[in-house]
Amino acid sequence: MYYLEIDERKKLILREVVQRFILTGNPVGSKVIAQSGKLHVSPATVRNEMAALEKMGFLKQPHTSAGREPTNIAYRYYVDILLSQKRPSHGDVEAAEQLFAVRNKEIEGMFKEASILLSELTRTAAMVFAPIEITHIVHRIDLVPLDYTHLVVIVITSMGQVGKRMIELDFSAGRDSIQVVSEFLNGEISGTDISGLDKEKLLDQSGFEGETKDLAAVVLEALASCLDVLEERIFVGGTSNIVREMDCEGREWVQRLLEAIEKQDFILALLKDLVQIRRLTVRIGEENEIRELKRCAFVGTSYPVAKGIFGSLGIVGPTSMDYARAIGIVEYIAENLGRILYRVM
Amino acid sequence: MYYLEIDERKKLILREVVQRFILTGNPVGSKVIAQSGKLHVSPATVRNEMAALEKMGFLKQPHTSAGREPTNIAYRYYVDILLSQKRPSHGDVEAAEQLFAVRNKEIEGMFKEASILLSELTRTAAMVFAPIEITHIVHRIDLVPLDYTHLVVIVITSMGQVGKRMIELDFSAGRDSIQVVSEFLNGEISGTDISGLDKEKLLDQSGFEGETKDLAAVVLEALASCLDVLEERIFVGGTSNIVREMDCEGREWVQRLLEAIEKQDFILALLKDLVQIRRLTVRIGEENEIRELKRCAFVGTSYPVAKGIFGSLGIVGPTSMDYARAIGIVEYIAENLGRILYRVM
DNA sequence: ATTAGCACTCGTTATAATGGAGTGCTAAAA
DNA sequence: TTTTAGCACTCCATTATAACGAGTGCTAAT
Repeated sequence: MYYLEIDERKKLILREVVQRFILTGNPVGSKVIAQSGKLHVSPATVRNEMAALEKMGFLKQPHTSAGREPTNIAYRYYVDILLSQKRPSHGDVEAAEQLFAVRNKEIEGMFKEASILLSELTRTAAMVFAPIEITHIVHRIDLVPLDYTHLVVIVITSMGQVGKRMIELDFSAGRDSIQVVSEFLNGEISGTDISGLDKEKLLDQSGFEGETKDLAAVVLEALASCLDVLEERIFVGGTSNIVREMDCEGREWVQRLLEAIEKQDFILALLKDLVQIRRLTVRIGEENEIRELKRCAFVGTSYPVAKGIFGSLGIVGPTSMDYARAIGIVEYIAENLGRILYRVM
Repeated sequence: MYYLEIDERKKLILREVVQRFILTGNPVGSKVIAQSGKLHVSPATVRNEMAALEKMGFLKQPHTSAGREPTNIAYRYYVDILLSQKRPSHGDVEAAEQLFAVRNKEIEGMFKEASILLSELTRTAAMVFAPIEITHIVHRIDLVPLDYTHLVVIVITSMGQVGKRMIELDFSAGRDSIQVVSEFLNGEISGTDISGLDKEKLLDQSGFEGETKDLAAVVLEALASCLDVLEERIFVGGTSNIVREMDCEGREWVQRLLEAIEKQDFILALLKDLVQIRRLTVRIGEENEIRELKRCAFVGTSYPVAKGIFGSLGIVGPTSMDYARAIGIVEYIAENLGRILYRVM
């Protein structure tokens, strides 16, 4: 790191430039810095320092006779070194309380609300990754007949999660055979792990014949795919903020970003990655692996939902976002979401 | 209606203007119309006709010496009268087949996929309203204990729908009392309508005492709110298309529109309204009640999911969208979604 | 009723001029 | 050696002006 070369005065100037640019979005000149009161030197001195900082790669000029704006390296340095860790403001905390005030809420609703809250407080796009335990111990299986050829298979895990699948039979199944199959499956599968299911063996054990056996086979098939439905989910909120905050970038590019968020696959990878890292992570510009995020900054962290199980959440905003505030809010929400969900999800 | 005054040649010209404007987005002049081959008159004649159409309110000029573009009235007329009902193209149909090819899919996934398909084919924002039958006959109730103070209440309706709620007890509940409550509730409530539940009476009937009674009370409370969770849902797809297609409008305005779609309450009202109307509906510009849609066009229709139960779906795009194509696709998707879901949801 | 012809309008593009914010550099002051 | 006042310079942004051309409305001829 070249960070050693930066003396105190340079730090002061750098912080000031970053903060002002975050605030106004305009390049900042030597004059305003000199008159800001933090520093008691003339604009000329500031200019010299700024030129040095530019040479070091921390500042850049949009054109020769404009003020300076921070490079991504500067943001990195700002986040790593200069940031005076801000806890979320009183107002933010108060706003966040609404999430935790409403109890007895549907679990899914918690994630959704967290994503909305996160996006509203930071005015960015927010995403919450809701993990699922990998082993699914079955609590119960339900078969709901709709008519003679359709029924819904429902699996409830011991964690209270629900997988559901509609199946269409190419034969007709009576209520009684459905009942029989249902009872048999509950007897055999309840309390066991659904992923290690030996369908063939189970079918043999059942002693079912004819239509009932066919039915059981179809249902077992559906059970397996219920697992997939029990996949992790992402809750996204505040994507419209991207249009507002990213007005510096081209329309084309904003559209691509929104599209990527909508598709969710990249975002899912990003958030899953975050679960591994398991600490506050700030990725600025090119540091992002996802192409569509290379002009943005990402702030995220993970939160626990059970022993060894973590979810993650984060926001996507402009590289010139208010990192102090964003970090504070992200950590705060993660902390509280974890606290509420832990051993409850 | 003033429609009577429009002779055949005016119709031809109007249609041509609308179609060309939809295609290119640029005002269209008299010359291109005259040379289009549909009409065998000189530009001057076309100009006279266009001046007349402008006076009637069908055309407008962005400025004195530009070509003409259609007013919303023209779009209305185009949709009502001039549209040569286009069935979806072979390519569109083929693309749509993917939705119906994958069977035995989770029901929710059908809606989601329909919204994605709709948005991709039309390159607009698409929304699918998934209705729920109003009466909820309970098929089964499940209580899943997580630890001593938390449990998940799950209600399965006779239609295979699942409502779920996590509750936190301020006392400790043993597995056995949970078992007892569960069995009692299933005995009493299964097969009945959950909305007309008399909690007090039921509690009295139960003969439960102490902790078990408290538990039953809390669970009954949660059951009621499970109904709310079983609310209608909206599936939205392709919102990023709005950024692409609406580039004529201001950023500010695009942002508001996206926000409105994200919030979903207005959209929900719109789609519910559509269920009442129960036929293809095109709303152009000011015809939309929702403020954020007044610069857009909406194309939607309803689809059946059961006898007397309808869902609805639609798209939001620029007023200069390809209505023929949009209508074709919307109807096609609605038709097929209805066919698949009917008596199965 | 149609159309050729023509003057006219007005947005678009190109070019030049002006102002000003901000810089880099130099030389003097501390 | 560090700081700073002074000044020339750069370059964006704004404004002014002109040329262009697509498209119109109107008139008069067909």
